Amino acid sequence: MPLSPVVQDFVAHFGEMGSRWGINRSVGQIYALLYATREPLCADDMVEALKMSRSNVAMGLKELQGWGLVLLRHKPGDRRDYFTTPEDVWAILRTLAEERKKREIDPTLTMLREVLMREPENDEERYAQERLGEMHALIEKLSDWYDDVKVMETDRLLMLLGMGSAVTKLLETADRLPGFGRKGAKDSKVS
Amino acid sequence: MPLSPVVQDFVAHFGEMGSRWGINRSVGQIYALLYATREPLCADDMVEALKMSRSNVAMGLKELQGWGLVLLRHKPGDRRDYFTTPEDVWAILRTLAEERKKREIDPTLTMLREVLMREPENDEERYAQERLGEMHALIEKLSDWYDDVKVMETDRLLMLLGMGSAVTKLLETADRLPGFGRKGAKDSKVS
DNA sequence: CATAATTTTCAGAAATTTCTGAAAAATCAG
DNA sequence: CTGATTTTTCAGAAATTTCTGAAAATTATG
Repeated sequence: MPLSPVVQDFVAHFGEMGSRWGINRSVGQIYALLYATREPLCADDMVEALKMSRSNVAMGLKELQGWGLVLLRHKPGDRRDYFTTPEDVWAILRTLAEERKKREIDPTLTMLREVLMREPENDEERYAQERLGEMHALIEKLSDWYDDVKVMETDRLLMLLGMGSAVTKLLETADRLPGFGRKGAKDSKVS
Repeated sequence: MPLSPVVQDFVAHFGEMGSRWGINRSVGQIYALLYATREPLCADDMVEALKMSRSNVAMGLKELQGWGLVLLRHKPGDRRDYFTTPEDVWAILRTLAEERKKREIDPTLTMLREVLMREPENDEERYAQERLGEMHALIEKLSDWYDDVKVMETDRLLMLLGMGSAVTKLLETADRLPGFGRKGAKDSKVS
């Protein structure tokens, strides 16, 4: 049974974008299909719907499981594995963020820390370390912020996002309130 | 002249991470080298330092220019092009965010909008559209937030990041202040 | 335990991406 | 304009990634 046009196009798009997102076409397609389908699917369903080899589906599913992006389901009297995606899109976003941080950010933080420990041997190195130090500070700042945000409940996160620029004004005000603890902040210009 | 160990390792790391970040090794290495070097470099300097072909350097630079991540410089009496990276790491982050949004997010938003316009043909499509709608809402929310944040001056952005979880508490308070405009927010549970 | 159903693995085929050398194009100086 | 310098382009080589079919391993069933 062929896919409906909506799912078809969604799947195709995920396949095409896959490479930009650091996953491959098959993985993108599998995820999209599971995401847009109500019923859990077994590997053979995906083989049929996506016209790819059984082994490719298996590998794709393995990768998605590595990302924590699919859930395993079972039907009574059927020993095949069925798969879906988590329901809550915000939970999915968290998983994605966590995993990307782990893979794309943390190794660089570690590397920067290691290199910054060394004694500079000449002026060129001194400059390089200065520069890497700036990068390290930036990433760490974002990383700390992320650690704060990731433990927020979804409705609170939504609130935070919904505020947008209003936060700025609020911050300016808060900044002037005595005894409002803001860690490590020097006095900053207020336009 | 060989690279100092610090720069060497930094360059190597960027080369290796390149694929995870959606750029290739050469581009990663070129960027890292320019980032960590005080003096602007010309293509031949990079060929020598990175041991890659002249044409590969040219292509890499072209790509980095496409990302807006390198600056062109000139020395008096020398017609070669020299390159550096922008100084301000926060400015670099903005460029990166902007560009990634444009390449990795916007096309998907467009696609989702298009598909969501269609009249569902059956129940399967209805479910799919519901699901795509959730995804669309999420991405749009993040996108709107990003639009607010990207115009902040750096020190204000730093302030925002530095606040971290304190923002939550502030939000709870603000939420109770009458007449404090928070667009589109329903009453939300406060734990 | 034997057998059938299902999943996993993996060597190599296919496809894609990256990289190079050579040639063409552009830019500048005299 | 001419010739030297520098940058860009691009066809194909090299490397990497993705995908497949076949076989092995795992798991459940009677």
